[in-house]
Formats: sequence, structure tokens, C-alpha cells
Amino acid sequence: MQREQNPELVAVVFDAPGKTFRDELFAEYKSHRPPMPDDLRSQIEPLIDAVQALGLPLLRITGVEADDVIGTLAQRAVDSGLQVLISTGDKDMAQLVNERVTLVNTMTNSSLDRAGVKLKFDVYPEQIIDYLALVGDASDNIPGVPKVGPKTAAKWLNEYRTLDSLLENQDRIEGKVGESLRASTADLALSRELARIRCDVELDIGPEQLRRHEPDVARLRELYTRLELRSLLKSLDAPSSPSSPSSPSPPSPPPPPSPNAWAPGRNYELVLEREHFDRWLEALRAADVFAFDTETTSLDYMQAEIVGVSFAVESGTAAYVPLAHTYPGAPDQLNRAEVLQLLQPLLEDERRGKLGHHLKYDAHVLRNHGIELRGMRFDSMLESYVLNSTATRHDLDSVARLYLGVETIHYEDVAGKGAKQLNFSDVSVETAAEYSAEDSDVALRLHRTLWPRLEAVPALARLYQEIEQPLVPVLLDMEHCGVLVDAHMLKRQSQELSRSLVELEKRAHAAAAQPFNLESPKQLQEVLFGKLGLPVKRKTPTGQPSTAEDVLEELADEFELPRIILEYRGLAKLRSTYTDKLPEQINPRTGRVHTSYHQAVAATGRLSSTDPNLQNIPIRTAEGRRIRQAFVAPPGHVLIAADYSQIELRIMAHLSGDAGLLDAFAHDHDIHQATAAEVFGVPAPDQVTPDQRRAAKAINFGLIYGMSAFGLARQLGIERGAAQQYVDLYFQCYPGVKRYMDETRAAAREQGFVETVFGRRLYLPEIRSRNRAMQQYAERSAINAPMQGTAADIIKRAMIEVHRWLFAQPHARLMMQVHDELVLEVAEERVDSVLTELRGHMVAAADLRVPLKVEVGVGRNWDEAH
DNA sequence: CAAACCGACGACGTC
DNA sequence: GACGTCGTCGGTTTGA
Repeated sequence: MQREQNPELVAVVFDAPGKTFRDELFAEYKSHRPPMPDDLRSQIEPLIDAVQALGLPLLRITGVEADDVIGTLAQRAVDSGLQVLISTGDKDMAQLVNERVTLVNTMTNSSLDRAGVKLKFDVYPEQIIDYLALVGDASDNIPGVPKVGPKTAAKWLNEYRTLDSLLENQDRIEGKVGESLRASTADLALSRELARIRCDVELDIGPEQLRRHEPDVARLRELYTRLELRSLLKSLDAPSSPSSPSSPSPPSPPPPPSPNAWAPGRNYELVLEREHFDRWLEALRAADVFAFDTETTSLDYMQAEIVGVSFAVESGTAAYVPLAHTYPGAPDQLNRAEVLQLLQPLLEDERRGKLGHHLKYDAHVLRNHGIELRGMRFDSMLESYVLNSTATRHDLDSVARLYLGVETIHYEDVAGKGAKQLNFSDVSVETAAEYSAEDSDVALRLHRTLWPRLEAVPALARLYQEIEQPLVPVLLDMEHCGVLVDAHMLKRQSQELSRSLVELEKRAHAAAAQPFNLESPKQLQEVLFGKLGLPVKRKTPTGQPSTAEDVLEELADEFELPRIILEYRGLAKLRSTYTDKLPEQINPRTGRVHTSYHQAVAATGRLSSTDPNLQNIPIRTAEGRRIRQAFVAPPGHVLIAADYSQIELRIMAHLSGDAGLLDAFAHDHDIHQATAAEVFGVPAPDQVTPDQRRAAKAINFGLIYGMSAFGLARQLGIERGAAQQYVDLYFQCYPGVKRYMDETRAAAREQGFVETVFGRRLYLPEIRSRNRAMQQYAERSAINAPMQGTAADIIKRAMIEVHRWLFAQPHARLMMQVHDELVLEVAEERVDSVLTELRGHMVAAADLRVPLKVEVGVGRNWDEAH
């Protein structure tokens, strides 16, 4: 919180040992709470040390509970005109909330303002004390009224406003709960005093005592090391730590206004009447661009149906039109089909601009209702991503927090989470309106903040308008189409794998002379290094002996069990992730698997794929390739796989202008062989040995992925020094590459970012970190990102062109993208013509100093197509 | 009080 | 290096 909120004054408050006024008030107070367990107690002292080392003012006031200290400090701050944030997970604190006091739960990263309290408890902050008195609290030993839980308490308080007023009318409450209430009246006054947080205790503390000091880094380091808090230890060296100097950095967001200070107001309308809707329809027609958002029954875009829609045209004003809320007692709503029909001409009109956050999802949902969304002009998720891919996650909540300083209502706040999560159709229309209208409004306001910043950098605006935004309909079609998967084939493979796994398990247990769970690294580690006493080669970050692949590989020469484990793991991964799971993910309606491509996740500009991830289907091993055989074409069709050959290295040649590399690609040499010949001084490329080629390939590979000499050494299983020699040799042979790398690192340090051929930026503020590890990491990214990012730009451009070309071609469609590969489904009789033109579009996607090369294959299944 | 849920961890699939 | 997903494991929450 300190880092995120950066408050002017701060205090960390602990309970002090000893009695407090509550103990005198109620002898049983907290008597049911067990004495603090020793391990918890032993955590308190280090925590206090840490707080002090962090330079945070720490308060422990004898005779006053922490809650009351907090309440009093908050009251005083408010009296002085300050804004207050209370970081707590304690719901009792909700009583302190008002216009100037907000709760932040750092565990769930959610915050509660007045509206949030109402949303969560269904009563206002000033009613929380009465609410707690009624509901009671077992851990604080507040008795409460039997039979009365959160729902009843909120219902009563909404009707009678206060506990006193409720008690005046207690005879009107019917039923068993009524009796229960009347029986408890005597205790209620006491319950209320126990629940009340004091805001007026005597405290001898002035503002000066609440100023932060410089953190004691040395002491923190010692503490974190002792407590094995590795991530915190890392953060000591992070550039965001308070002591770091300012470094070149991405365009920083405007200082967020005070929390939830809603500059433009918050006029959200709930539309239930036709006339009201018609007025909004007019407003949408009149607008050049409007923001909208759909609420649906499911996160699965293939199943989702519309529950309601929201719109915004001007900042601060938005409307929610509920259409299919089905909970008991839901108000009459406008007819969904009718409303969608009225909206359809607007939504399908290319010339009418649409704006939203993650519009691809809304487009899917509309398509489920027969509406083809066109004119997707601005997407605040993509704007945020193009502007700075790493500054934040790009979901609406995060982006709004960063750029608007606004805490939006989270989905979980309205629908709950986990198993009990409500379907959106069961959310009350009033709550839904606040949530959904806010989404449209915030998307609009984000666009107005982000777009000028994009336009300030013409290359970024172009990247947005020519690549990212036009890619959306392409991905939409690929996802909607899905890919045909042969479930029977996978299930047969699962059974075969299971038989092998059982067999391997038996052998493993025999080798260990005891049964154990092969899939538990913990148990395996005990057997391998404990019972069998094998040598420990490496430890995991938590200090356990590692059982990672390369470690077992090393042990496998000498011992049987590691060999068995390696084989077991390989097969188990195939079964659990692929042959078992893929059939479950087939959509029963389409018989196909519909992945989700994420356009705003990977820092370098690549896409990612989930549910299922189609970008990591095995290919290296024979067993793995069998899984690709289950990705098939429907009757009369074939799959075409087209992949860019060595695209990253070609980009490296282009960027560096290295003569040797350019030459090798100009003559279309086997690049690994050519590299080997150069580096190892072999006179003719065909005299390169397989081992030399393998080493050269690893070096090239390391180049692409920004690997260190250390990583290369591990990859090749050689000494670090030897790996470094290889790298040095490489740079001697390709001096242009060396020069390019030095220049890129320097430029990154200078301007704080690197860019791709098409102007995509990756900000690297860590490149100036004094922490060697972080700085080296940033340097590797600086080398790697332009290559990987340019490759991503190129294939995206190709996808857009291919999609445009296929628009009028019903016999072929784009189906999958795997970083440098496109897979298409094509009618058999058109294969030849498609192949030629496809290759043409892909090759023409960029004009570099070396030719792009595309390799194509055709087959009944994905494996065959390679 | 057991079942369900959750997050951290170690491992491993691809490019 | 980047991704996403799996099973385990220890802890917490939930709800019968």
C-alpha cells in the first residue's frame, strides 16, 4: 500500500499487550479467542522489526486497541481535511468509511468506499455498528441476535434505518426472528458498544510522528534473508523501491486524483421504459463514436448470451439496459430481441464508431445473437497495451486505476466468486446498472485519456490503427471458427498412455523399494536424495534439492530411477494436459475447440492462447506429435500449415545489417550450418559436424531468446567459460551483430525503451537498475524484444492481409496462429491456388533487407501438414 | 468436520 | 527469454 498509494502520513498500528476498555465492558469479550498460538506470536516480532526497518511509524498504545487508535487517527485526519486510506481485512472497519475515508484490503486488492460498503453489506457505513450488533461476531464474542444473519440485519436496517428505531418497532417483527429479537433487546446496547470503534481516545500523537523515514535496507535485507522472503528480498533492489533515483521511464500516467473523486460525476441511468431507451437510441445515432459493453450469462464466448447492455456517449453519463435478468422479483425489462433489433443497424454500421474495453468479447456475444459488430474503432484495452505493454495489466480495473486513478466496481463485488458466484442474470438490475454503466463510462474516459497520448507518438498510433485494431476481427473469426479435434483418437491415446504410466510406476516403485507418488516433487526428492542418497546437483529457489529435467538427465546415466521418472513425466504431461483435457474442451455444438487469443498479455507483442493453449501442442517427440494428428480437417478439406523460416534471425540480420548474416540469408544457406562454419572455422559448410551444428543452433537460439552465457552453458551441458568462448567467437565472426547489440543497449539506457521495425515500444526502466541481475535481464530483453516483437508485428500484418483476401473465399479460412506459423483449413480442390497466394501474402508482410521465407505443408491433420 | 476452494510451487509443453 | 497448464500440498473457507 505504501508503494501503491504513497501517502503523505502513515502509521502501522498494532495491539499492545494488556487490558482495554472492552475487557472491562464485557468480561467475556474475546474470551473465546484462543490464546495466540506460539507460531503466530513468533511472527509478530519480526513483523514489527520489518515495519520499523521499512521506516514506517509504528504505534502500540497501551490500554487502547489498535482499532480504536485507527478510528481516532482517521477522525483527526478528516478533521484536518485529509484523505484517509485504511488498509485492513477487518469488516468492522467499514463503520469508519465516509467521503474522506476508504478501506483498502491489500489481500484482495479491493477497496471500499461508501458505495462499496453499501454494495457489500447492503447498509451504509453509519449503519455498520448497528448491523454488527445485530449479526454478532463469534471471534470478537459479540453476541448478536440469534437467527439473525447479514441478510435479516440489512433488511431491518434498510426498513428502520437505525437499531433504536428498529427497537421502537420491535413488536412489528413477526415470526421466530421477531421473538429472538425481543429476547435479545437487553444485550443489544452492549453489543453495540463492543462493535463501536472509538474515534475519540486520548492519543499523544502529532502529524510529525506519522512521517515516513528512510528504510533501513541493510536491516531489511537481513530480516528478509532470515525469514526466506525471497520476493521481498528481490524488491529491495527493484527500481520502484523508494530510494531509487529517477530513471528513464515510460510516459508516466497523470497523477491519479484522490480516490474516487469522480471529476465528471456519475449519472448512471437504469433503462426500463421504451421511451427512455428511445431517447438513448437517438443519442447513439447522433454520436460519431459511442462506448458500449455487454453483460452476459457466461465467460465462455461461445455460450454467452446477453443479459444487458450499457452505453456511454459523454463522460460521466451512461445507461444500462437490462434485458434478461431472471431472478425472482426482477422488474419487467425491455424485450431483448426487440432492443437488439433496434440496435442492430447501429452496431453493424461500419461508419459508426464503437468504443469499448476488450470489444472482441462483445463482438462474440453479439454474433451469438446474429449481430455482426462492425466499426470497432477504439479499444481501451489495446490502447493501453500499445501505449505501454508492461506498465500494468490491461483489464479495465487495472487500467482505470493507473490512468484515471479510479477504483472501479469489480465483477466479484457484484457477482461474488468461487462456487457461489452468481450468474449475471441473477444480479439485481440496480447493482448491474452501477457496474455495467460504469464500465462503458470508464472505457470512454480511458479512451479520451489514452488516445491523445498514442497520437503524440505517430508510430504508436499507426501500430494501433494498422495492426492491433484491424487484427481484432481476424482473431474473432479464428476463435469463432475453432479447430476440429478428433476426440476418439485422443481418448485412445489416453488409454495407451495410462497403460505405459502404470508400468513405469511399478518399475519406479521397485527401483525405490517403496511406493511413492511420482508426480510429487516433494516425495520424489525424499526418495532420490534421502533414501537412495543420490548426489544433489542443484537446489530449487526454496532450497529443496531440484528434481528438474536437466538434473535428472545428468543422474540418468548412472541410475535407473531418474530415467524412469523422466519418461513418466513426459508421458504424464501429455496425458494430463493434452489427451485428457482437449476432448473436454470440445464445444458440443460445433464439435470444435475454440481457443482464446489474448492480444494484450505478452510484453513483446506476441499473442498468447488459453483454454486451451494451442500454442504449446507438442511437436518434439514422436508421442507428442501423435497429439497433433488429432487436429484434423473436416471431410473434403485439408490443413495447410505455413511458417516463417528463421524469422527472428532474419530480423536480426535486418536490424544489425551484419554483412555475414545478410549474405547467408541472401543465399538461403542453412543458417545454423553457416554459423557453425564461421564460428568453428570450418572451410566448407558441408564439413560441419552434427555437434558443431548443434552448438551453433544453441548459440543462435540463445541470441533470439536473449539467453546468457550461463543459459547457453546449461543448454549445451558445457562449462560457463566454454560457453562464453563460443559467444566471443560468434561476435568475432558477426561484428555487425555485436555492434547492433551494443548500440541497442545504449539506446535503451538512453531513451528507456526499445522498438520494433514497426514502432512498437517496450519500456525497460530496469536497464538502469543498480541491481546487476535486473539490469542484465533488462539488457537481454532489449536485444530480444525488437526481434521477437518485429516477428509478432509481421505475422499480425500477414494475418490481416490473409483474412482480408479470404473474406470473399468461402473455401479457406484461418484457423490457428502459433507465433510464426499460420494454420488454415482449405477445401481440397483449392489447395494449390491457396498455397501460392498464402505464401505471397506472408512473404509480402514486411520489406526487410533479407527476404522472408515461408515453408508450407499440406495434410489431413496438423502433424502431416508439417 | 469433511468437502471445496485457493495460492504457491515445481515441473514442462511451445516458440 | 516469453507464454499457459498441470498436479501436489498446505492452508483457509464453506456449508451441511
